[in-house]
Amino acid sequence: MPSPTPQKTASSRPTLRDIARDAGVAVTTASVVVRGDLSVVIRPETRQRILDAAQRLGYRRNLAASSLRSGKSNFIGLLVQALDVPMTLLKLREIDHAILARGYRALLRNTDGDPELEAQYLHEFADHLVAGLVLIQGGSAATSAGLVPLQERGVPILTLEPLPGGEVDCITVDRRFGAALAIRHLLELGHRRFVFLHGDLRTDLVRQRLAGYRETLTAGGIPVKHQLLWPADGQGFADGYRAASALLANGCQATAWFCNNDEVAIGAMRAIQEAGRRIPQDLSVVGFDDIPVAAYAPVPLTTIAQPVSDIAAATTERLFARISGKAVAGQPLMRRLEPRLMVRSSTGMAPVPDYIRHQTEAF
Amino acid sequence: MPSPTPQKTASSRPTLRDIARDAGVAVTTASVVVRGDLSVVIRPETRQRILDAAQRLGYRRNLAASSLRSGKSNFIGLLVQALDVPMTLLKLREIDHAILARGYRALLRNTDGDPELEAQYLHEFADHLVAGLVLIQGGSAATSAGLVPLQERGVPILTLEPLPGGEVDCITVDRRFGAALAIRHLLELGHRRFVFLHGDLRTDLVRQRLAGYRETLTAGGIPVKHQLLWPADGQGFADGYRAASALLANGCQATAWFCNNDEVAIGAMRAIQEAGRRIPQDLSVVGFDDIPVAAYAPVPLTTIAQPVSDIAAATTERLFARISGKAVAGQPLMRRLEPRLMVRSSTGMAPVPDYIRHQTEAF
DNA sequence: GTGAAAGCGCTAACAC
DNA sequence: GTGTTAGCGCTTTCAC
Repeated sequence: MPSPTPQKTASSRPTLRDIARDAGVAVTTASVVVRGDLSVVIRPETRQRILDAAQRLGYRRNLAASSLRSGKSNFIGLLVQALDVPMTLLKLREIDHAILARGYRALLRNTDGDPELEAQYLHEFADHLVAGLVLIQGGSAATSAGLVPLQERGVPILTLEPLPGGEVDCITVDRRFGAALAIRHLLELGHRRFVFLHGDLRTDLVRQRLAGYRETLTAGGIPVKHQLLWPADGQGFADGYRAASALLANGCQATAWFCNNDEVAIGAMRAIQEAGRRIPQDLSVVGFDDIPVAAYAPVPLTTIAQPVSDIAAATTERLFARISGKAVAGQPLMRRLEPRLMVRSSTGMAPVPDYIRHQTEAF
Repeated sequence: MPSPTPQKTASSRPTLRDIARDAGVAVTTASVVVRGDLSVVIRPETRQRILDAAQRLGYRRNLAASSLRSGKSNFIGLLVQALDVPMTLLKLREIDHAILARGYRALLRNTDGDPELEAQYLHEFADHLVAGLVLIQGGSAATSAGLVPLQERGVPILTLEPLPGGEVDCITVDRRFGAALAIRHLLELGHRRFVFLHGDLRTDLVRQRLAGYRETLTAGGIPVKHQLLWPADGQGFADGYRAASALLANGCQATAWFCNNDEVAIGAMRAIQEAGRRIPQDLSVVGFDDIPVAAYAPVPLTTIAQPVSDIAAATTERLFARISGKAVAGQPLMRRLEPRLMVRSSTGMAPVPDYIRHQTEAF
């Protein structure tokens, strides 16, 4: 196939130089336009000529060359410890959209809970010259050590769960307030005997909820012996099921169940129903998070809804402020956004205790 | 802080040259070792010296420079159309592990069903010099057009669902065989009246299942009028619920329900139970996929289990064979791996029809 | 606004 | 195995 124009072999892709030559401008100018650098003023007609040439020749920027020269990429690192957690997916999705809208791209890494892999991925984020990093599910003490190389490079880091020992901006949900919302709701329904199906008490996430649970109950005049605690091994449906089964087998008298998250609550509800108790006539259950299936559980679940959109918006806003150097921030940020109570069908009036019902029948 | 060694400003990270100098070898050798290139024989002690130097100086390969020079990256593009589908997450996870084990890294992109975004991402995969691409959820006719630039660059592409009009290797599940497994199971339980809660009949995925449904029923002597079809609008829990509710409201007599996937089946089971029918005493339900919640539905679901591990293994094996140039493949590959029947509690013996029960009572 | 020129760090080609 | 060299395509600096 003879080439009509005197070009060098058309085998490889066009470069910036080809565009510049075609548009009759300097490479510099072409670079500025192609990059969308608005700090340099370019005559609109010139800009258009360059864009046309790029379009016509099918130009695509060589990202490797760009990164090599500039020392930056348009990646935002996104680290998760388990991808199949519904709440994680919700946050991930919103953050991904926001990143995309700003012209950046997500680089997602899932450690599946492996600390060595986490350390490796953190190194690789630096290798990829990420412009920022978001820890979707927080991390451990080991995590914050792994962040140091990135911090030294000046990469803005944000976490969505408090990070032990990390000097890192954190935008999260106010779990203490959320627990208070849940408990207040149950108190208003007349409940007097409570149980909290909690998660790992060593984590800040769970302790926050515990604080809200305790203080709201105490303020509501509930004696501590009716503020039961019961552990769920993990955070999945099966864990809630097992924990609730064990709790019922122990003859628990609580009528108000507050669960660490929606998965546990849904698992617990199944155990409760299998034990022949009715929800919400005999027992009320409240979850935490408001994941999509919560509305679709066999009994639609009353829960504490995380403000996912607000969290994602605040996260990306802060992140890009730091990327563009606006927020230099002496002190790491800590914001706890308020969740909302979402009332569905799993909560109802406290059942009338037997001795009162007998009185009533006596009338 | 005075520097004891006569180096140039220690501000920036060490380069290959620094490593080579420190180890007393040529940059070439250092490059070979650092890259793990096994095609060049290096004396073990030399190799160790280089690795030690790299370790000591905290060397990290500059990926941008490497990609620019070599024209390749170690990225494998992974494209999904909806990230929050349980089956997608399962496959994604296994493939991610396999990619990692081979020294490559995933570059995940979620289009959320937006065709323009899909086209953009496909271009960007090329920009990132991906070594391969996996379409986790298949794609549309528009998708295959977007693949052309990648195909021209010789990037191996694999899809996990048949791609309309695409000349692309496909490794998927044999849905026709799966449907046959489900129906055979129901026939053996004595069922004579069937309904298939199907998805979009324009897709190959659904037509495969339909074929298996039809032919197995016909071979089993079931008249076509007892081979009902009923559409579910989508593929989620709510779609199954709505479809089943409507079906029951229409007075459907089928006792054997075959559902397009597990989400639809679980939604349908809820509608069935709300209508006062018992599973499996009155109705049997079979799903498709075997997602984690299937075992954990209110009635544990009998379903057709996709061989996820096999699919992921076959996918990566084929992909890396093509990357290393082993499989040049004239013809696109099409493999349909066999699913397995997973019997749980949602299927049981067909209920005895009233007229037979009356006869029995007469004895 | 333009044009020339340097060079980011690496890989690959080559002669030794 | 070594050492030299060229250059991937881009961004940036600087003089104009």
